[in-house]
Amino acid sequence: MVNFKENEELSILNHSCAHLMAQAVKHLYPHAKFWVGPVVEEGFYYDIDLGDDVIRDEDIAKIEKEMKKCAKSNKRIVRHEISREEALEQFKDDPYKVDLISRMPEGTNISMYTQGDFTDLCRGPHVETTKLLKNFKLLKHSGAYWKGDKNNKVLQRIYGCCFPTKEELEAHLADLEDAKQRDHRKLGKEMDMFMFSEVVGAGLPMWKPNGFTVRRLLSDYIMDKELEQGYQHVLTPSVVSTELYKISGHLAHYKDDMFPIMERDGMEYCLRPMNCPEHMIMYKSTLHSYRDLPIRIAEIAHDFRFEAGGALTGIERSRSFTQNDSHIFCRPDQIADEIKDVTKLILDVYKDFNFQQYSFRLSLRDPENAEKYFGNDALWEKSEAELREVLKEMGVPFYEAVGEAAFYGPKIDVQVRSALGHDVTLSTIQLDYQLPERFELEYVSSDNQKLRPVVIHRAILGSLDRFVAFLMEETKGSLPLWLAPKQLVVIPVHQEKHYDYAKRVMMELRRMGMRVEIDARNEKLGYRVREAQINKIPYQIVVGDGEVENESVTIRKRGTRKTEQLPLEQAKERFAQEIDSKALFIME
RNA sequence: GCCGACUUAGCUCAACUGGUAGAGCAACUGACUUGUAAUCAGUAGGUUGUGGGUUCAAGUCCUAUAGUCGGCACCA
Repeated sequence: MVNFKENEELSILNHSCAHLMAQAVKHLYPHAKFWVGPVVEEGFYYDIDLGDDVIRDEDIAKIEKEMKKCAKSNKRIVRHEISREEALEQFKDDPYKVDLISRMPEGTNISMYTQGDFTDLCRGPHVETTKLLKNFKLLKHSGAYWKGDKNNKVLQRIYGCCFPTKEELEAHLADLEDAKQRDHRKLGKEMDMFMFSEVVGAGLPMWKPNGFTVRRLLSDYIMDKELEQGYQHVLTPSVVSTELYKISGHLAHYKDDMFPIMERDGMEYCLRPMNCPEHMIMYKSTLHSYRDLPIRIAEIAHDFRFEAGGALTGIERSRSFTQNDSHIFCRPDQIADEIKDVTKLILDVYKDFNFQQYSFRLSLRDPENAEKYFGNDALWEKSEAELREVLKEMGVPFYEAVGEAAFYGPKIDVQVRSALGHDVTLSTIQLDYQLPERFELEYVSSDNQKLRPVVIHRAILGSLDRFVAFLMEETKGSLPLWLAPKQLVVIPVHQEKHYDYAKRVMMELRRMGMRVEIDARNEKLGYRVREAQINKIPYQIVVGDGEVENESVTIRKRGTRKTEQLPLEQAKERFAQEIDSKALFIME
């Protein structure tokens, strides 16, 4: 997918196109006032105050038409400069411009760009003439809070993109269309993985047999990996007393994002939004020696968060989800090693799934908003430095993001991009000095002192829900053999004559743990093969006279037209090996 | 939650400016008895998301509500 922001030529072109759009909007809405029109990864947008007017779907076509007209007029785009004071005077009736100009240092000149009857404040640079802005498309529009603050006025935002040639534009639009085909919500329906129901409630996924199978396999997979690393798995309840979250401080922070509190016999309960506090309580239930640390408590934990309606996105963001969670209780001197091990585990898992596109983000607090965070400045600086140091030492490339920390500590997040371009967190490592303090956790040191451990929160697969969503999108629904909900279908050429043998093949494969079905429907062979292919079943086995005679099977891989006949025993070995190796089964 | 849009059969979609719903696939029944991406014929299936309203007449207009979609905000 094109990244407009990182390509200089496209960046200039798109920025100019944003101005062209603004010009067109000004023609159609003379009272329009403009905020900013930057180039972003997916193209450009402009935030516009239209007073009481709003942009509706049908207006987009009108604006596009006006843009074509403006482009055609072939006006030169001319730069000129005026002083800050002149600019303030000239734009004194435009609060948005005044806001922008006042934030420029005093004494600086302000650059302006003019094309025909339209002038806008801008740093530039721009293309020479509007004629070069022919191959554009307005993609979407929405409301957007001024300066991103929900207490501010909602401006009208219009997104678009522009290319030097028609061919490039069309190719890009085709790419966008392609991404829609990979949307996990579409694939989830086609693959019969999960469902939602208005009657059950928004954002509450129900996992169907296929989806549950994948989840089960993923849980087993990650728990096995964790066992190798010395984790211990536990199970704690999804309904707990709110007392826990009063102690942890989550209630004060996130009450509105939780399901409503329940009351019974004078006690308050809630559906847990996360399971950290329970793990704290579990740690606290025994006395720990410094020798016992680190203690790694892990849980495949079902949690509930009342996500805002507009945030719900299939199983990428839902109100009921299952975390691959763990809390590592360690001594301060063990932090670096533990974080390294978790990072290695993440990289190891990504390698198993062949994830290529991800980036590590060091999520820091926003010092401007210090009141949002627990703990003092020194502790924050220390823990941020600790995480940064580990990443540097390991040579893992990362970027830093201010304001992305949790309220109790900084994080290392691993970000991926979903099919529709959402930047989401898959894995996370969080360093926490706060919860141990609040829950008064202790361990006994070598000199018999009671000391406070540090907690590292971490999730590798993140939530199983989101992980499955991402996995489906990455594989376009063609899951590797070891994960495919239906691994194989046996198709008897004649549904009666070859049924017994087909059934025997199915039973033998099932006995070795494979998920196999038989398709002996009264349909032509071609029809049944087609259906298996469409359902992305990794292997089809066809058995007819020849196969019955010499105890063989004819196998065909998903996505190929090639067939291969081989002895049943040999086929079994091959499947076993492919499953065992967790081969990625990359196919063309 | 905010701005905009959408919601018609199990699925994917039709139905001009209002004139009481139609197709393909799937399902079911029957015929055919199949060698690697769709055999043929028939049958059944919808108070057009839900509740109000306007109208002689509403899938179509208004309104409320739910869900979904695109962004924004949020994301422990």
